[in-house]
Amino acid sequence: MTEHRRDIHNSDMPVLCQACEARHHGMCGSLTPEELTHLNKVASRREIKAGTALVADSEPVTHYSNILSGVVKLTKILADGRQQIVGLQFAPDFLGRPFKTSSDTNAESATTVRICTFPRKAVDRMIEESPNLEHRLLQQTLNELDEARGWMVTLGRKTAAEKVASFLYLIATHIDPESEGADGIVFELPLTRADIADFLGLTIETVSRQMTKLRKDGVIQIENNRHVTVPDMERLAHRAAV
Amino acid sequence: MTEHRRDIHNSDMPVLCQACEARHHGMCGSLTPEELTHLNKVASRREIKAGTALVADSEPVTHYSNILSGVVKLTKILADGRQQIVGLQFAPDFLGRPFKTSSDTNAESATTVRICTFPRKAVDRMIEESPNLEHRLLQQTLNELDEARGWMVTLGRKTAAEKVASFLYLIATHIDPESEGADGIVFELPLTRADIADFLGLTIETVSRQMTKLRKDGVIQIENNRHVTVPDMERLAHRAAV
DNA sequence: CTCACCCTTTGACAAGGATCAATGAGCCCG
DNA sequence: CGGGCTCATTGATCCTTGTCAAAGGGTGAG
Repeated sequence: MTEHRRDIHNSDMPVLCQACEARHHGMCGSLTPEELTHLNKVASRREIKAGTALVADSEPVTHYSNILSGVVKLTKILADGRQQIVGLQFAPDFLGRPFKTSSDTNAESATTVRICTFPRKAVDRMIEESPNLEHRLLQQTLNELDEARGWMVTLGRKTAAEKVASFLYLIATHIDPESEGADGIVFELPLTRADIADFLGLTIETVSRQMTKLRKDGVIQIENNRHVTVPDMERLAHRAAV
Repeated sequence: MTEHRRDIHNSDMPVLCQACEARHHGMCGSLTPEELTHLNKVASRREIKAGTALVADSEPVTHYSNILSGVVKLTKILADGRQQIVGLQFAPDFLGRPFKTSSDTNAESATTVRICTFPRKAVDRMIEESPNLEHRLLQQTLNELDEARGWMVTLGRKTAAEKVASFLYLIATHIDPESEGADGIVFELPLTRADIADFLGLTIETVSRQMTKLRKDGVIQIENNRHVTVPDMERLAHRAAV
């Protein structure tokens, strides 16, 4: 956190932005109070339930969004129906592909998701005028590229057991944990077994078997399919071959 | 190509840049004649033979480069030695990771490579001062992210046969072909079988077998291991499940 | 010319993960 | 309360790909 953010009086900015994560660590942190006010006028906040398409393959992209809470999965699909999740996005990530009106990637809410949406045009114009915003987008894009490349190692070179451990490790380090303490870290899995399989390039049966194995070995505990406890992150990391 | 580039008199710019691909389609196309002249003063052009490390894992990055010709592979390696190629870069791609001094990615020349190298600091300063340059970098980074995500589908969901066909298709569409005509497209493979295996998450034996199969099926012809002819790109694309 | 080395191909076999199939657990709705 | 969902687990078997081993072809050095 060596970054210098303008010191903004709360009174200068829209009320809804004051507590917003996107303003602190996301895209909006690079905006002036004026820009923020302007953007807020055309923004709308929405809550979306799990399994809803946010950006559909090959449809023109009319909006960008900031994720306020929840998890969004980016997927690609082959002609014969094989599917691959190519990225997971968490709050306060920016959702959208600047400079291209169509995308061959789908975006779908994996959990209940709250987003703050803007018309594409308003943001495109703002990008042109604000080098700070473009700088922020470049940084986020570079980080996403790093993550994508890191995941390529998992997909190409890890075993099924390592893949599942890697996935759990990824979630544990990206989601706000329900609780965190000496007895480990607890969180709710944002993805179904089918989603996990599509993220790891496996089948749901293999995912299930590997989860069972991690559970039996005491690396994780699972309740109700989704509720996961990791007593020892180091141990999980080791299983993930990180 | 709807992009508006400044109309530059050749006399205004360094001689060496006049015919350079990076100026036409690469990073340097976003620079003013003054910036180009300035950058040229601190730049040095080099020819590097195949198998040389350009950026070593966890070493501080002191230079950025433009690739003038040849192919560079970006690799990641697990603790036990398993390796994965996470990207291939062709002329006139920009090589380097702005805003981070160290990277856990290696860059190595796959073929003989000619590069134009600049000290990191000079470029970092120029990025700060030139929104055009940053804009260009954002565009390239977004494209690389798209490509990385596209490749994730190949790694996660395609069969060995489809992976090898996908690789050949990728090379055929990214490299300047030796010849191109009614009888197909001819090029030199920039990677060894071991590299191809590391790119596809396979073993060299599997790569070899799948190449043999494509050859026997008449989808490609191979001479001297490296010299490839693709008589019908459509047919190759079909095998790649694109 | 011949040896040594590297890269590649090919074969035989083993194994990791996919496929097919059945069962179980939770949940909504009548 | 029971039936019909969806999602997850578990088992049996199959097959694609990895592993181990041997040999071929090209190239450079002596």
